Amino acid sequence: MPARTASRRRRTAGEAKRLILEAAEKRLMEGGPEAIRLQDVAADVGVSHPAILHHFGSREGLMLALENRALTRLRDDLLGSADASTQEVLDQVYATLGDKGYARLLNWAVQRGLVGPEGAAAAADGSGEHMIRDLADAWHASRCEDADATGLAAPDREDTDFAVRLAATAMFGEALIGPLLTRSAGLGDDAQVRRRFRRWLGELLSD
Amino acid sequence: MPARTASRRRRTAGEAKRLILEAAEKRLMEGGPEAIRLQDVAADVGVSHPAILHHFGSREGLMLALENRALTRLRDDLLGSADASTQEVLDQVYATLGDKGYARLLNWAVQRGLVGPEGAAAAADGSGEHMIRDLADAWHASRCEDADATGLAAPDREDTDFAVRLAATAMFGEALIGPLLTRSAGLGDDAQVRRRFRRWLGELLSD
DNA sequence: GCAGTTGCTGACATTATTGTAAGTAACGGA
DNA sequence: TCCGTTACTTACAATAATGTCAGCAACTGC
Repeated sequence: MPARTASRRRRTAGEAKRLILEAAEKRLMEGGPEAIRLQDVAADVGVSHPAILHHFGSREGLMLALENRALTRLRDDLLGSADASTQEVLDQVYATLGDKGYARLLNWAVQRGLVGPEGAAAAADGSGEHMIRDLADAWHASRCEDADATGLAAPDREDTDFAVRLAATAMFGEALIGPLLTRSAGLGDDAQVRRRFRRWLGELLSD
Repeated sequence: MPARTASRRRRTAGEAKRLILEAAEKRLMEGGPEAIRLQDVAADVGVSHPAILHHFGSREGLMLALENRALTRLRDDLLGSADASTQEVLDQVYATLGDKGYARLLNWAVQRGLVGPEGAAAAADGSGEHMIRDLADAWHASRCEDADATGLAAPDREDTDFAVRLAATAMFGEALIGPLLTRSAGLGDDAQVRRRFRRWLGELLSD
């Protein structure tokens, strides 16, 4: 029996979903999947927990929507810097993966299996399926141009593929265990070490 | 009232703990922390779930013991190959992190915060605290020798540090999102791509 | 103003999971 | 062979999480 006659907020379905997903994403990035409890997420948004079930059907439905959203945003963030210099791309990828916490999100999605070898199409719309290839294509073209202009031999395609792969794995690893490595190497933590490392890697990748 | 007069197995405390930790570790590597449920782990071992509480006090106690064990074993595995060639070290690190599933374990431990910037000493006995530095020391010495023998200039210390860091992050990233990258790059999955990549990285790191 | 749609709530049902208590049986030492 | 210790069990308590249901209220079109 609700004595509550006070005003009751009503959002559009889309708006409500967005708010819920944002709150859930924040919790996921900070505390892992275990931190996504319907009660808590609902409290963050300021609704009751059945409201989430109303919009997403079940907790698993929320997780799926979350995964879609995360992968879509990750793709958009990464492809937004496709035509920059090597160094800029590294910094951008690192910023996206590290600072924004997407590395954890990506890792979570991968381990859930939906982005793995078989289930890639299950999440998002599949348009990001060959994201890495697109990146490699763009970069390879740029490298070939550079080589042409300076009269050097054109780089091997596999070399570019592997360079992209190295950048991706390294920035991903940096985001997840960077601080641990700095500490374990006995260096003064700081973002400085990591920035110098990115510079160093950028030069290395530019051969 | 137990009608069960059948034989009742009794292990030593150490043996029981070991079995429980092994089962929990397996679950952790395959399904993440959520997959560690006392009932399930107990069933794997063939005991009742209060037996786990008897040995570890609480679920959190089990998690802590698990973390200690994982970090200790990881350290032992990695340091076992400290004096091999660059290529061998890469393969070994990759095998440990990837095939044995320690990347997930390490990532889990890091995200729990006990291995992070502040709490490193909380897990294990701290003897692995400067593991990366030890590795870098050994490798730097080896590089200096090589340079000496071939008459080249001695490599910069920071260069070695960063090379170690690159190997660590890259192999860690490979273990976690390697299959995704292969697929997203449009390459035929297989361990072959990854092995060639490791070869390529090995040569790159040997300058 | 009226009615239908639907975002949303409160109370409840269900179930899963950790933790407790008391007792049993296996082993080791005397 | 008895005795103490302790690994381990069954039964139960307590809590916390997801999910269900009936109804309310905010907006829409008429």
